[in-house]
Amino acid sequence: MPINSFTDYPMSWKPDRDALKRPLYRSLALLLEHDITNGFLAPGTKLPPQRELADFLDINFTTITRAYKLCELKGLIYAVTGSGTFVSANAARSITISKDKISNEIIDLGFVASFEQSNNIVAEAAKKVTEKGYLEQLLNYNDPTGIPHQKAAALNWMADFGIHADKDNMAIASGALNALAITLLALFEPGNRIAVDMYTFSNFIEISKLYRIKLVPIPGDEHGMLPGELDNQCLQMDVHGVFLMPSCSNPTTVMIPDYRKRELAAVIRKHRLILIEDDIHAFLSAGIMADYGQPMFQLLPEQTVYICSTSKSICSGLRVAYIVFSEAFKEKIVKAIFNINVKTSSLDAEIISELILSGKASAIAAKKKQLAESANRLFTEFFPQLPRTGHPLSFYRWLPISDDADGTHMENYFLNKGIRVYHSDRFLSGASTRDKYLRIALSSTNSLEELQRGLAILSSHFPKLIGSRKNPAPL
Amino acid sequence: MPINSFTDYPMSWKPDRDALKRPLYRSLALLLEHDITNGFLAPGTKLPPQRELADFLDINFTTITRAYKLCELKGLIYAVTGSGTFVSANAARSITISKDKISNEIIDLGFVASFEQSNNIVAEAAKKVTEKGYLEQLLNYNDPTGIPHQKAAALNWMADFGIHADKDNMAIASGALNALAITLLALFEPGNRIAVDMYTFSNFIEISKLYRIKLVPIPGDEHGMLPGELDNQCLQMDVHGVFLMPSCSNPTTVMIPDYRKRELAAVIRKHRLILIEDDIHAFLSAGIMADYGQPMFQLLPEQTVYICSTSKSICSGLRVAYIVFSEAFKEKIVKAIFNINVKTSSLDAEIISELILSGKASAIAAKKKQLAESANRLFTEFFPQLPRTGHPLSFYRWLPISDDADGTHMENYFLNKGIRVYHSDRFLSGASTRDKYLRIALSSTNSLEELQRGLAILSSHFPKLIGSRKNPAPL
DNA sequence: TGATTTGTCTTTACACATTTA
DNA sequence: TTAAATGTGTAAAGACAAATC
Repeated sequence: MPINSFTDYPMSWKPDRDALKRPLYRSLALLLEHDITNGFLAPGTKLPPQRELADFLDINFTTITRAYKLCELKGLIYAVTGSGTFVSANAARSITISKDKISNEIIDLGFVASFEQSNNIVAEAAKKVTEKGYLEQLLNYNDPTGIPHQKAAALNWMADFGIHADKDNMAIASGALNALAITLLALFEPGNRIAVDMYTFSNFIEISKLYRIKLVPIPGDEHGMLPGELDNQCLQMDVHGVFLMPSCSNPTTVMIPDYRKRELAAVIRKHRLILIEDDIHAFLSAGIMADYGQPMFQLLPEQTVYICSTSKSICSGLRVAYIVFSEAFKEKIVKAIFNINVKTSSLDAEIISELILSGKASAIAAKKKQLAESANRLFTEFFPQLPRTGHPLSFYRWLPISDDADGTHMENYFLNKGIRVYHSDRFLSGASTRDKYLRIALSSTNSLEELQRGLAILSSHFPKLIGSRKNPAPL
Repeated sequence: MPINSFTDYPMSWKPDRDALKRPLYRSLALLLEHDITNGFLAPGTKLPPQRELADFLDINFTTITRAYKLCELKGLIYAVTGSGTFVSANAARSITISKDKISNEIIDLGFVASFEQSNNIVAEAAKKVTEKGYLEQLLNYNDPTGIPHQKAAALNWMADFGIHADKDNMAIASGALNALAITLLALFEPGNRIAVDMYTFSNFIEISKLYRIKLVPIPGDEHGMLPGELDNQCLQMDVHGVFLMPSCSNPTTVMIPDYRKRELAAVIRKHRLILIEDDIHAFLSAGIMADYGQPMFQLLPEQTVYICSTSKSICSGLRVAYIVFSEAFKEKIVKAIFNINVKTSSLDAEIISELILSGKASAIAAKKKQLAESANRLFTEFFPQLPRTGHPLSFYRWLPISDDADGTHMENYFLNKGIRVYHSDRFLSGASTRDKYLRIALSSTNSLEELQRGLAILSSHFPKLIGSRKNPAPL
C-alpha cells in the first residue's frame, strides 16, 4: 500500500508507466531529462519524493534515487535531504558566459572585459619582445611550467599582493579559467564537493558540472562567506574544497576583510579543505583597501592553490595566469599542466613579463583602476538610491531587483532595449533564492560615454524593477 | 562454503581482515591502493577473484566489485571478464611525458620535439605580426573560438590534408592536448569507454585517467587498428568513442591506409562511436604517402572531432591547434572551450596564420620533412637489421626489444649511458603484452650530429636487447 | 521537542555475459 | 561443446541523516 496517497495530492511529475523500459533507472532518467529540457517541468518545480514516485511506479525507491542521481549529475535537478528534489534554475540552458558576438547596436554590460583602452601599451611591449634576440628560444617545448625569468617576473608582480613563494612552487597557465580547470583535474575527483558562495563565478559552476563536481552553496553576508555556515556544511557532509575570490568576489563585488579571512582560514584548516583562491582582483584591493590584510594563501600555504590571472589587471588577450601551490600539490598540478596544456605559450608569458619588469604593467593597472573609479562614479550617479556596499573599484556592479520575472526573459527584455546584462540566476550555485540581482559590467564598453548610454537605458527601466524592495537581502 | 579453497591455492593478495572498517568497499579499495603504490603488488599480478576474496573476508562479492571498481577508475587495476583482475602496468607511476629538464649531458631521444631548427623563421613572422597596426585588436576577449581571418588561414592549411569545412564548424585551441581535453570534457562523461590502439599516445592515457574515462585497447596490425576487433569490443560493451592518429600513430609510427580507414569507418558508423581523429602528422602523409586517401573526418563528418595541431608541422612553442566538428557537436565543444580556455591566445594564432598565408609554414614543414628523412636514414644505418615497417618520415621510431627488464629500469639504464628513451610500458593502454619496444625520438636533438651520437650509444647496447626476437610481433 | 518526511549511503541478491579449460 | 570461472549490471533492502512541522 502506498504510504502517500498520490490520488489526493497529484504529483508534479507523472511519468508514463508504460514508457519505462529496462534498465528502469536509466529509462526514468531519460524521461525526466526530456521533460525538463522540453519545458514540461519548469525550473524550481518540486519533483515527487522518491518513495512516492516509487509507489506510483511500483518499484523500489532506491531505483528512483539512482534515476534522480543521474539527472543531478547533469545539473538538471538538485536534492535537499528533508525537503525534496527540485528542478534546477539553470536546468534547461547553459550559463556559460563568453564574449560571443552580439549585435553592434547592443551595449555590452554583460560580459566583464577589462577596460581594453590600454592595449596599445601591450602592443608596444609585444613588438619589443619580438625584437629580442632570444625569441627563438621561446618557441620550443622547453620549460613547460614557465621559463625561470618569467617566473621571477611573476613573483615580482605577486609580491605586491602579499604572495611570497619560490619559483619551484609556481607555474604559468593560460588564464585563470585554465588554471582552475588544471586545479580541479589535478586535485579533485568526480563526485567531490566544493563549497562556494551562493552566487559565484558562472564559468566555475560550468566547469564543475563538466567535471561532475558538486557545489555546496554557503550563505554569506557583506563580508563574504560565513565561517559558521561553512563549518556546519563540512560537519554535515564530506566537503573536499572551497572556492573563494577574496579580493573582489564575482559577481557580488564583496571583498573579504582580514578578520573574516582569518576566521574562514580556521574553518578550512579544521576540515583540511583545499582552498582554491582566485585572486584575479588582487590589484584592486592590495594596498588600496584598508582591511585587505593578505591573501589567504599566506594564512594556509599548505592547503591553498593561489591563482592570479593577469587578464583583468594587465591584458585579457594574452592568456597568462600564475598558479602558486605547496609541495604537497606540486606533483599533481604540474602533471595536470602537462596533460591539459603540454605547456603555456611562452610568447604571451614573455610579453607579460616584459610589461611587469619595465613597470608598464603597474601603469596599465593604475590606468584600469582609474577607469574603474570613473565608471563606478558614473554608476552611482545613475543609481544614487542604492546602498554603497561592495567594492568601490569593481569592474561590475550587483544590482538588487524585485521583479520576479524569469532570468532569461529579463535578459531578453533588456537586449531589446539595447543593452546586455546578466541575471543573478546565471550565478546561482544551488537552489534559487527569492532575492534577484542583475550583474552590470562597467568595463566592457569602448568608452565611458558608451557606458553612460547603457546605464541611462538601464536606469530608465529601473524604478519598475526595484519596486517594493526596501532592504537588499544578504548576499 | 567457499567455492574455491583458498587454503590450497594461496591468494595473491590477502588483505588484513581486521584492518577493514566501514564502509567496507572504500576501506578495501584504500588497502589495495596502498599495497599497489607501495610495491607489495607488482604490475601484472592477478588479484583474487571477487567471489574468492569475498569468501575470505566473509562479505558479499559485489562489495568486492565496488572496491575493485574504485581502483580501476584510478587506473590502478584492470579487469577482464572471464579472466580476472590484474594490477596495471603503470599503476604505481605517472607516465606523463613532457620536456622537463634533464641534464645537459644527456641526449634526449625520449620526448618527441619537432626539429626546432626552423624557429628563426617563426621568430621573424612574430616580429612582422607585432608590427601590424591591428595588433591591439587581438588583445581583448573577442572571438573566443578564433578570429575569422585566422580560421580562414586554418582551413587553407587543412585543405591540403583533405579537410573541407566551414568556419562555423571549427575552433582554435591551445595545442593538440588542449583540444583533446576540450573534446573529452565536452562529449564524454566519467565512466565512458573509448577504444584505442594497444599502444597509444601516453598523455591521452593520462588525461583519460584524470577524467575517469576507461580505455578499451583494440589489437592492430601493420595497417593500424583491426576493424573486426573494434567491432567485437563494441558488441561486448558500451563503447562511446574511438581515438585514432591515422596519419602516423604515436608511438607505433603506423599509418592507416585508405582501405583500412574505410573499414574502420564502417564499424564506427555502425556503433555510432565518436571518432577523435588526432591528425597532428597529416603533413607527413597527405600528398606523400601513396595510400593516404583522406582524413577519416571526410568519411564520417557527423561523428568525428578532427584535431590538427601545428606543433609538429610549424612550431611547438606557439600553442595552436584546430578543431573541426559537425553541427551536432558544435554547441558542446564551443561551450567547453569557453569553460577551459575562455579563449586561445590570438597572438599565437595570428603568427601561425601569418606563416600559413605567406607560404612560410609550408616551407617550414618541408624543411622538417627533410630533416625527418635524414634522421630516419641515419636510424636505418644504425639498425639495418630491422624490418622497414612504419612511417618513413616519422619523428620517432618504434624499436622492438626482447629484454624483459622492467620499463623503468631499462629507461634508467640508458639514462646512465647518456641517452633518454621511453619504454613501451608508458604507452600501454591496457594489459601488458609480452612484446616490448623502445620509442626513439629523432626530432629532439639540437643537430643530426647529436642524434648520431645518441643512436651510437643506443645501438652499442642493442644486440643484447634484440636477443632472440626474430619476428617482431604485431603492433 | 519529537515524529514524520525525505534524501543518502552501503550492502546484498541475482540474472547475465564472456572467457577459459 | 559444455561447464566452470569470473566480472558486470540492475534492483532491492535497510540503516542512517537532515529538514520540517
